[in-house]
Amino acid sequence: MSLNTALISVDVVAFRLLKDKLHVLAQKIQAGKNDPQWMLPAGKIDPVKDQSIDDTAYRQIERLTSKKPGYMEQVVTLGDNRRDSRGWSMTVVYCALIDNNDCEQLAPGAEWLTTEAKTLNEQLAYDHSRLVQQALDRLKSKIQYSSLPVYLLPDAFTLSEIHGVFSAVLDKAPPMRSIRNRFLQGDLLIDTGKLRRGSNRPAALYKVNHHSETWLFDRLYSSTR
Amino acid sequence: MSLNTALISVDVVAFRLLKDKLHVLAQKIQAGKNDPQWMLPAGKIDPVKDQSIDDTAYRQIERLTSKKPGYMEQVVTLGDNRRDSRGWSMTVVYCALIDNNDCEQLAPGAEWLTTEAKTLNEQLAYDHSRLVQQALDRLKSKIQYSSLPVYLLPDAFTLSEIHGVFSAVLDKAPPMRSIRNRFLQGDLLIDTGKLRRGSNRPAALYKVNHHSETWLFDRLYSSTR
DNA sequence: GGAATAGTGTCTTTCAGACATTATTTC
DNA sequence: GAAATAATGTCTGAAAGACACTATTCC
Repeated sequence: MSLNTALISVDVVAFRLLKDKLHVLAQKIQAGKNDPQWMLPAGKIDPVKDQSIDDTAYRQIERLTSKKPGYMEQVVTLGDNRRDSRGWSMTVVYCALIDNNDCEQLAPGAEWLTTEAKTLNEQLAYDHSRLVQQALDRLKSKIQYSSLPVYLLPDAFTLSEIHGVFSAVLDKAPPMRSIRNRFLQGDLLIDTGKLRRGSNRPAALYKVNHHSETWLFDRLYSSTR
Repeated sequence: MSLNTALISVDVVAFRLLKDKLHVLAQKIQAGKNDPQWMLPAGKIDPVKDQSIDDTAYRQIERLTSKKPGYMEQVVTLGDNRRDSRGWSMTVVYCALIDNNDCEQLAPGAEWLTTEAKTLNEQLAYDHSRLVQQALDRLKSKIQYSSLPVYLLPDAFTLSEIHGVFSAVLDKAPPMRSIRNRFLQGDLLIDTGKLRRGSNRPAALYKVNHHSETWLFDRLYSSTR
């Protein structure tokens, strides 16, 4: 068997917050069974449509949702002769973050699965729960020294919502004092001047300064380890 | 054209220190020309020999040198329809670090090229100088918050030699005080009790505590940015 | 006023960095 | 003793974290 017959796919782990919980985009696999099985958005490179592997990844997301990821990065490329019974196979795994505005159109069969359910393992086919784990590990790590949290929030958000992202992803969060100091430094955020009102003191609404790219800080939070 | 005809290779950027300068492992391309051309250790996955892509990468290094990398990680997977005139092609790029003990047997045609030469661009064929740049970017970044420097040193080394690794890789280095404090904390290093002598006060020789895995610190050096 | 959440003040801790000082070797 | 490099002492600064305190809204 030569390498050219290898099966190469691009698999995307797209994260989104729904009801303060982290979810993953998945697609129902048609089957006659009762328990539905799910798979990540995945597919092959289309040499005609895709100029690069990133294009392939974007295309997989587009197939399932009208939303575009505000952030996407390659996590790893896996390849071995065990993942697929037909022989050697390869997967380029991406991690994508999708903002939390409303206005989403899901394709038929597409759904956001909560990452919290212990059943996620059984819900996902192939080795896809392992891919989710790897993307999640990356997210958990990178969230601690970058501006990634903002990509999971709506266009305008409060500092408390950043705190909420940490809670959803890590199950714990740094103190608000530290989040404030970090995210209000530099040109990272812009104060919209608007307020979010509730039955309490209103919170300032910020938006991302798209002038400045994904921000990398030079320290980790240590309270979240 | 279908994806199965894509050309997939595994390319390794292996770094090593020689005479206090950073070098990259390369292989001479046979050609009738005068100026020799070089390429990175690269090759295709062998479905029989390789259980995983990592195996393929290790095999490329073994072809050129008797030394095994003390550290290796995937950098990125590149794929597009521009790199190779024959159409879509894909490369999984690895970064490897090789210790600085002596005892090396190089295969015929293999050589360590200095990364400092401005001619490296012209010496390397295909898009390999771009791959070196990406691996080097990763190394420059990760060196600042991890124990990676020790993988470029011999089995026993002094703290000054760690300083030297920073100079070789970044062209600048954090103060010795900071290096000492960082690398002598925890179980990272073991004092061998031996000394390196010169025409001055001898320096303590340390070795890596292989009990502890690659160490990740929670701060960057900022003097080196 | 009370409940609730937003936001500030300030002190402590940790670690990088600056820089002076001391230590140990060879010559 | 001089030169050279190794190692320590100690102070400063930046940012995280703890925690008390104040602010602003709705009811």
